[in-house]
Amino acid sequence: MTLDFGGSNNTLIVQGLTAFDLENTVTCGQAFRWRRVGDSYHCVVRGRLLVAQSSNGILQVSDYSLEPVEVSDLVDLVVDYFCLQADHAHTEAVLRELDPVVAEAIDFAPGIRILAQEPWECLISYVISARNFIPSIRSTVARLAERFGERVSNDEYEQVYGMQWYAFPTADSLADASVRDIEECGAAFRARYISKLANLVASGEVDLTEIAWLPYRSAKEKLMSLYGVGPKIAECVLLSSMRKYEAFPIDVWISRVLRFVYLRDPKASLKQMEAFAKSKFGDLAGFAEQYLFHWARTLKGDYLRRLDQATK
DNA sequence: ATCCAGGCCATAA
DNA sequence: TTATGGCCTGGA
Repeated sequence: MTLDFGGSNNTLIVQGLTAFDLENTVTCGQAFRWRRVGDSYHCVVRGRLLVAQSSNGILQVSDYSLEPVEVSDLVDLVVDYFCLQADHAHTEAVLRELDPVVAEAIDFAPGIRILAQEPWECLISYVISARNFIPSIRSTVARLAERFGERVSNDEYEQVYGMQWYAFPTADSLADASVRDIEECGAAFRARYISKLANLVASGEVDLTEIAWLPYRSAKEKLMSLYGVGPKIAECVLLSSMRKYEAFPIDVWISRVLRFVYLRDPKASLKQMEAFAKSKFGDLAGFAEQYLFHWARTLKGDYLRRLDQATK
């Protein structure tokens, strides 16, 4: 696959993309900060404010950060974050071949890339996701950023769009915050988890970059040893920020898909579901999960929820 | 209104 | 090792 890079100043244009859908990728639920503005999507990615739009295999990204960007850095950031160098068309083809249900999910919303998010932001965002729902998660992340993050939007952006953006707060800044402060951003009972994690990371006792280097199994154990991080959140962090594509987060939606569509056993255990996913999808489990999750929640939501109700 | 959600932790068997 | 109850709060 060959990509063409063009653009100037603060703007990058990538051409020749296949199996890439910006909208599906940023709205499928893997990231919590992307915001639609007109026909573009805005987000702070690794401390830089990006405005992205895409159609017909072309992706255009502009940087509106306070600190001006070098075009070569923008290229690196965009390629790495969106995983543009991956042969995702091949991944989709293999998955379609592997299983008809996943094939249906891919047809429903193709071109979902697994974003390479920052481990720290990813960890805290998913801790917030526990026993919560997406609009609230988004709101809490935004409030934490506004209160504890550094401002990143430049004057041009603020004049054009009439709003400001703040970076996701560092571990240091959240370690300085009180549990009460974090609660007030809407984190509620998860605030003590966040506070503890912030202190561990800020002190260097826990190094997420180091964990990311570990192989899947030991990285998962390490993450699960953290207070407030169970199997589901660990898998999410491994998949969304540590490039462990064999990870398969089992949340309520995936659980419904596995129990009612695949296993046809309403009370299949977590272990059974994990074993099934591993044997069925192997190294591509994370990609399958992403497609199935989005499909289950948006297209099959009512149906699956009803089935779940009926078996309780 | 009031009900409950992208889990996790603490107990109990 | 597996099964329950409780948790805060803002959106639906």
